Amino acid sequence: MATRKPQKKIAAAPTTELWQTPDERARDREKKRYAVILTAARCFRERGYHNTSIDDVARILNVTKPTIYHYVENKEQLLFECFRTGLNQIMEAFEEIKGSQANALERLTMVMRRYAEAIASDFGWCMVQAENQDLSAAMSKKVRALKSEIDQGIRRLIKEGALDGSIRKCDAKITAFALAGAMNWIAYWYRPGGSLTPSQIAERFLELFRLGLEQR
Amino acid sequence: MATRKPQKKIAAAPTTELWQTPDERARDREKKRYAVILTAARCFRERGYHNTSIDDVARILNVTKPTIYHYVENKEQLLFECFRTGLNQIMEAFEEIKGSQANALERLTMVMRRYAEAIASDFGWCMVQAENQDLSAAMSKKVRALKSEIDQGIRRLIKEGALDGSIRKCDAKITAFALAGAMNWIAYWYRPGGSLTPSQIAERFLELFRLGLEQR
DNA sequence: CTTTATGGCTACCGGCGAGTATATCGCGGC
DNA sequence: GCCGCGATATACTCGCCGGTAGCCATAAAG
Repeated sequence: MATRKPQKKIAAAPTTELWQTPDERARDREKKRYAVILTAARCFRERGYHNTSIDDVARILNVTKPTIYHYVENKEQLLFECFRTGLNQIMEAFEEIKGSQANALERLTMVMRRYAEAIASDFGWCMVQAENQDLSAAMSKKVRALKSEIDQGIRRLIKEGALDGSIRKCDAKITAFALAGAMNWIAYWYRPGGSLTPSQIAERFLELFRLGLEQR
Repeated sequence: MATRKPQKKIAAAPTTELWQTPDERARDREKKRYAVILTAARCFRERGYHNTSIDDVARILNVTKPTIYHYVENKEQLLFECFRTGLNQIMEAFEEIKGSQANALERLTMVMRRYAEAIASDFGWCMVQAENQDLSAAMSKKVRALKSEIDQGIRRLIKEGALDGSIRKCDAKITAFALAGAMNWIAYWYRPGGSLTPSQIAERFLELFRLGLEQR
């Protein structure tokens, strides 16, 4: 069997960007797909789902409608992807605190900070809006399941707080609703460039929830 | 001048319902108009604004599309009326506490109870949803103005609380946002027949806001 | 008895927008 | 050098739905 001479590693010529390896191409596609989703999310947030046509999204990206359909199956899928992208950010927040030694109240605060950032992001509107209408039964079910996971995560933190003594004993369900409501509502009033960053908003909210309104 | 003989009051014959006085007719029209608005509100809440056609609303009322247009100018107007109807309920709550001797925290609680009821009503969805999109610039402006009134009302109560000592000194703006967010979010999860009435939900929320999360 | 107003209907228009059939162009693999 | 495929474009279809024109029935008004 003829063995090939050992070859020296040769530095890539400056033409590298002109030809792409298969996985470069794949990454490229993924980037474009993301651009589609991000652009859609911005449109949805600004004008709403129904007031945004696929043509609108395409125009912003300087392409035409069929190109969009090359990256997503249909409009509903597009909304779902926006939703999922945003939600993942919150999921990650829960991952991050997994190993933390901090008490439950502190961990809740960390999660809420990330939560606020996600809600204030371009995907925030979709996260809050999706499921309610506009989604097929199957999709809606998926979305509800994902949202429920978040909800359960928050409730768990509240219950853990009751155990480790960092949080007053209270109804986890209703408390989680109040907390999530305050947070989700950010999507309706927050605009980038305001006086507070999303993280700061979460900070203030949590301070309020911690200390309560009552004078003492 | 020939004076007519004094006439005995004659009991209305059972045919009374067959002929209507002008103001009976007017009231009738008003009732029908309200039915249109209420039905629309229910549709919007269930399926969303864009997934509800005027034909849908008409069908439920056993009439046809042009009949709907006999009571409202157009679809946008219909959404606006739904919004206004719901909002009025909250406005009334502020009226009610005008003469109250209770301290600010108690007054805030009263308003929030009514607020929760309004949000949980058929009009809740429209109140929360309207303005954001789907409304012309002019309408949107009106809606924003009305919403702002509510917001200012809440902030005022919070500030008054800081003065009369019933509420801890805190940022009225951010506190009002948190409060309104928790409340508005009810529209997304509340369904009639749950274990808590809207008023009870408000009660629990306020308890949470009053006492805070922190163990002490 | 006629007139007019009111409330409703049938039947239509027109536009928008989701989604598609089909062509093109260029690159990478055989 | 040709084939195939990925990416994009042009140019459509088609259904839905907001809104309207115009007719009809009933009943109050004169």
